[in-house]
Amino acid sequence: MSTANNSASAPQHQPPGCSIEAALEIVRDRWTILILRDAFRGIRRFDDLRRDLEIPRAILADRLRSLVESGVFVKRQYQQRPERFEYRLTPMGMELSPILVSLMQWGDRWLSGEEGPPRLLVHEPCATEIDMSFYCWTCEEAFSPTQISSQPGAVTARALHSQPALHSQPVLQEGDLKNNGATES
Amino acid sequence: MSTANNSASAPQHQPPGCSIEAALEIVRDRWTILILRDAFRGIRRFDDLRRDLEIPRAILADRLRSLVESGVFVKRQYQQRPERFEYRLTPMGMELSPILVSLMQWGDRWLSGEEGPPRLLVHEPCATEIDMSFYCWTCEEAFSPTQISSQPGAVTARALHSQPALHSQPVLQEGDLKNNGATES
DNA sequence: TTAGTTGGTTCGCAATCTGAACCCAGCTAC
DNA sequence: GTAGCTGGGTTCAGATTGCGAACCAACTAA
Repeated sequence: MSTANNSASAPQHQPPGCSIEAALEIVRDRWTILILRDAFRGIRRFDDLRRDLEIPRAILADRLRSLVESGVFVKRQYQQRPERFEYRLTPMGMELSPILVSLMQWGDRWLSGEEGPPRLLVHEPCATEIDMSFYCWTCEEAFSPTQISSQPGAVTARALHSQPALHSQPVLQEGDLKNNGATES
Repeated sequence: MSTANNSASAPQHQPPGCSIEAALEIVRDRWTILILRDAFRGIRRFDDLRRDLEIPRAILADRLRSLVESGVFVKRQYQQRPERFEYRLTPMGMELSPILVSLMQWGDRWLSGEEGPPRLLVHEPCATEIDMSFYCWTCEEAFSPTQISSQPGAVTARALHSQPALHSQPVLQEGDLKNNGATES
């Protein structure tokens, strides 16, 4: 505030592109995410998913169909004669793991009881706990979400001057905020 | 694996604890996530959110109420006389950022058109693009989701032997998979 | 022949979402 | 002093979606 615009009421409704919105059209709801979680655990078959999640059959069929359609799963026949299928993560699907991991870690940190997190994720070779904090390969250091800023993106201009915007804002402290709000104009 | 069980149908329905499920009870749906996205962009007021998201008032009121209840937002009066309120992220809420960032990055990578991602997130001090891949502080290297494994967690046992399970599985390659399926028993 | 397995679809009822209308307090302009 | 706006809601009827239970189809095993 203080100065000019920064009205906080963005004029556009980002019609061409908010990647979060785009991703949410595929990662639709709770069930979809739980199906993905199970997929990462190696559960691949309709009935196993149904049993494990206690999900209504119609919903499961629908979600699997739409995940296949969007390229997150491939449906593969694993047996003929009684035709049987399984659903496997594609590379596109595999790369959803940071989303699941960050959900899990947030749940661990803020929602797990006194006994601590139910499960730990570790780097397999060395068994070190996974840390999802942000890491900068230029500065060679980890940093917090308050140090994130956003650039117009798209096409060329990569490592140009960062135009503070969109994300960020150390809302943690009361009134004072770096004010990255002034997005456009 | 290979040997006995590996039934892929987990006996329990993790009643005490899957942190992903726990997190999903708070991060309920698409609208909640979009509200959070806007919060990170600095939009804090009912009407600004409503306008920006074009969200039905009743839904917005409900989601804000539940986010306050769960501790993600605080409701603060920013003006008396006409009493007016705003919703601010708590530290708990701020730490949801990795979830949003990973959604955004996945969307950028897999869903953005030819023109590339609509916006880039950068490390503010140096303007380097953010990389959410996993980093191990012991091995001092980045690693892929296929190298994630999970341990029983809870309480004590930290850096013990990693018991492959839950997460992971290089589903990327066809038939052969390390098969970490055998979770419990 | 009967039962069981796997992967679904169909159906009717319940819960949820949605847009539009309404409410209220306190301005502000006329 | 009243009409109209703003901010932050609530209420309501109708559409959409979720849900459990039942059913189906193709096969196998006893």
